[in-house]
Amino acid sequence: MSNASPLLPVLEPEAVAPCCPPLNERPLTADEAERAARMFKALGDPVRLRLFSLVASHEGGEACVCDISDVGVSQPTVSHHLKKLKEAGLLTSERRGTWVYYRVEPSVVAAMGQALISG
Amino acid sequence: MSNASPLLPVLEPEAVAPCCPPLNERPLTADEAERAARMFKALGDPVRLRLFSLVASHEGGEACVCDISDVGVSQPTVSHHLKKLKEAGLLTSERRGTWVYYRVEPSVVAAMGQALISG
DNA sequence: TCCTTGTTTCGACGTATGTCTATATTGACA
DNA sequence: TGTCAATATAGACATACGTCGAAACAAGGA
Repeated sequence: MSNASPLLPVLEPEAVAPCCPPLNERPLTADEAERAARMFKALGDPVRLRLFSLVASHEGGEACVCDISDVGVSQPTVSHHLKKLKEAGLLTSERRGTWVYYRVEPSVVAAMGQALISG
Repeated sequence: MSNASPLLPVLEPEAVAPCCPPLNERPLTADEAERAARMFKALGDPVRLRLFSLVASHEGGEACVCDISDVGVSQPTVSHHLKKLKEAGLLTSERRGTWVYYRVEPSVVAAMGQALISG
């Protein structure tokens, strides 16, 4: 991560197009595909998709890890998947005291949806 | 698959919701997640995403395998990925003479998009 | 300070996946 | 029928991935 000065905010390409252009607009470049595939891949696991849906549908738009249970895998595995979703830019996390809360990144998710809807 | 009589058409859940309910409506069940994740997973590979985008953006909404080149992998690998996209319900294929044409399944793709947009 | 609870990291293991080359299949056309 | 071009399948291989139990880390309370 570069030490960006707050005095010179730079709009990075990722910020403008968190996902990709509409998939039916033109063939994706290799780079675009690489970046977008990372996001789709994150939702491409049943457990992760359940976790994501669980957070997205939880009241307040966020869920504590402690709210999550009964997805059928061990707690370390839950943590591992949450990390993956975070790395993909779909979730953010924040520690508040003892608990860690996850919430969805609406703009990124919406961009993924747009890429498909237009397609 | 049950031998459904054409006289008694049954609307199967899959037909109604090719993908899944909006991800923020309620936590997905294990079955829903399993089915939906299969679709997202199909788009979770850079090469497959490029292939999909290539077909989706091609004129007439369809592309011959012969139109596909320069995705950086061998011809058998292209064929393998197209098969995966087909198995996921995102593409259909039809042989016309020597060539095989692939086209996107709009309803399925739109349903995936909706699941995200509402989310 | 020590304990307890919540969460993440580590290391290992089996399976799934993407890729290739070689081969088979399909259809058009001499 | 035989040959050629387009596509698919088979088999092999390396790597990625999901999972677990054990251990580490973080934060609050006795």
